[in-house]
Amino acid sequence: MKRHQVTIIDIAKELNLSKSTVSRALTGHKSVKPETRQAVLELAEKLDYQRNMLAISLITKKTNTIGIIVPEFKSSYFPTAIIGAQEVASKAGYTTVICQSDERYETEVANTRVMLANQVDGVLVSITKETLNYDHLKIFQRKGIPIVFFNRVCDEMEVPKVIVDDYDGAYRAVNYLIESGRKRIAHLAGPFSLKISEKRINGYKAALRKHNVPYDEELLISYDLNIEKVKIYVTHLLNLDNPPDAIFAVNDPTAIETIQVIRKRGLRVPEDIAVVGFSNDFVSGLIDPPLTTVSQPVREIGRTAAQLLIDQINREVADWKTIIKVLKTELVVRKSS
Amino acid sequence: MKRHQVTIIDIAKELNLSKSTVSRALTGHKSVKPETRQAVLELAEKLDYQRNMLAISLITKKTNTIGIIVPEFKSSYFPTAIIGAQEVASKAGYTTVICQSDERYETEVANTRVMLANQVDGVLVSITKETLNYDHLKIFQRKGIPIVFFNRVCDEMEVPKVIVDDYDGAYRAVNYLIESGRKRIAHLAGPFSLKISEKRINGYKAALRKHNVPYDEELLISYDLNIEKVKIYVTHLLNLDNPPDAIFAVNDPTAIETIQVIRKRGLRVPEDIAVVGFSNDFVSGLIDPPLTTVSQPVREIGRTAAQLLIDQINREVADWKTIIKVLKTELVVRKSS
DNA sequence: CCAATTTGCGGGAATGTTCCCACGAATGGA
DNA sequence: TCCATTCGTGGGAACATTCCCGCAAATTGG
Repeated sequence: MKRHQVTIIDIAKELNLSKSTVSRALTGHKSVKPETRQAVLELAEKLDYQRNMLAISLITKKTNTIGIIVPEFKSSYFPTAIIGAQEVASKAGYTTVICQSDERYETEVANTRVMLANQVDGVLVSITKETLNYDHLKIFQRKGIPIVFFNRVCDEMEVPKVIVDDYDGAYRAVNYLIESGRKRIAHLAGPFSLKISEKRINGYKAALRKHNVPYDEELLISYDLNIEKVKIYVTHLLNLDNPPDAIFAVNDPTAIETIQVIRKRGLRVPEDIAVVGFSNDFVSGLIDPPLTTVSQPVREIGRTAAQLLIDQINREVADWKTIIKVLKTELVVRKSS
Repeated sequence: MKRHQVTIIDIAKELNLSKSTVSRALTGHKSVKPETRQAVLELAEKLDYQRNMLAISLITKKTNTIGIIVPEFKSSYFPTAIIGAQEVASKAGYTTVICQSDERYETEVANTRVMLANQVDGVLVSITKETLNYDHLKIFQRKGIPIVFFNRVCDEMEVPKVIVDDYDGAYRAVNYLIESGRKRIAHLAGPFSLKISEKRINGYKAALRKHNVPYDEELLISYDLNIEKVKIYVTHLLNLDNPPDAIFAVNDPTAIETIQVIRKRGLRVPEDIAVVGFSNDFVSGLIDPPLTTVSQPVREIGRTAAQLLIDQINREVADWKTIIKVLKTELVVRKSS
């Protein structure tokens, strides 16, 4: 048991220098004689010196840490986005503190407190489906801590956002279904509280309009993303007098569950009913039948959001308030349609 | 723009007290008059005072942060384990710093440096499939930073470990296959570098032995978990003169991919070939056919590991060196067998 | 050769908190 | 009434580092 972290003072004493000089040598300041710097560097290496970030952060008021708050870890979506974000963050010298809110507002509020306690230099946020009040997030703004939303954004805050073109993705999916001969297309949508649900619904409606397919509100169901409920809604759709011949689901897990329900009813996918998802989760290509879905550049979303955040931290962007990055989606046609 | 974090000195001045007293009042020390404490607490609340953890950590040499290093985020396994770990960590007042090493040794080494720079109080580690040298992890031991392994453990380090009974899980899976009439059971195993592969292989062999089924080394294939290669190996198995009638896969993604390959060959699962996986990933019940698999208490693994780590940090365990928690698995029989 | 600039380094304050020591007042027992 | 204890508080060091200021020596220019 030794436990005396070696400090710059230890190095200074050993070399008969002052801590100031050692500090300068280590941080690469110019005004220090090359030989001196060399000696310091060598001794630091030899003593296995580790700079104490706590002390540095205390002075500089920068922790080189960014926080990431995501609603869940169940699908591969957020883990993938996080990988992307970490990629650019670590390249820029930042570590990440990750919190998941379990789709609960209360947990999200608690998570913001964790971020404040950790004095993060900025936060990446994707809100829960429950979040309707944004006071806890506005605290960051008040404290001057940069914030960037991705995927699940908050429209009433003027901060950068990274999203995909949900409208366009939905439009193209539905358009494709119509062009491949489907006549009655249902949409199992997400909750209205989420902007992405709304946009996908609008894309769905627009595609119908384009082809003069009348919009039947019986075929639009908005639900709370609780996967267990899919069974109820799909069963309901199948029991309609005039049931759909295609279902466009708000995300892949919903689509996968939809397929199961359809099959349990003895119907075939895609022969009787086509199913299309959204997001292209890791597993969507592996299931049977492989799922037709709208693919998002998830990792890229994480990367973009992190880059935006770091630029903001470094004050490299002028009018960041208005920045909204909209990434492109891509329709991946597989066997389920 | 104000940017002067309110400190205990601000509170002290306002109330004509010394910072010492304010500090005592806030930390709940007994020797401070109730009225004084009350006044401090109220003003702190009013000024939205936030204690500066950096300064505290600098003195106490505790950051109340634990690090988690996992090899990947692709399957639902590690995200789930992390949720479990965070659960108990946050309850104990710890925040978590998460790193994923992308199954690469180099990244894992870099991640350990991140942990050291962050002065974590302890680390939870699951190694990559490439990791053969453990020097970077032994640094933690040398510095007196507690470490707990889970899932992918390092046998040559004497630290607590949390694993499932891989041997038993594999044994029961194969035993079940034999008892349901399968005669030639192949095992698509993980790399020998991972202890879990070895144990599952041993369980596989033991089950064969018990039923006097001769072990045919043609039917045991160890691969590097690169999912693209599954196709090669399964095709190879199917092309054997005496092909298997069941395949026990080292994990669920492998099993799922195996099913796809079998079907592309025009064979049926489970009629022609049964397939069993390991881990019971989130999607395994959703695919077609639903996968028979050995389920692990993943979240519980995370919880247990975190608890073990925190106990160790708090010196609440005496002989932690020898602690190895072995959690039980459970065979989940579905339609793929 | 002297003044002016540059070079290299040391001293000390500052960052926000905890913790030890001490000090005065109040309270207690004898 | 006097000494001893307790109570509530203040002062200051410590934690590891940065950064500003200043100072001496060395170098430069005329």
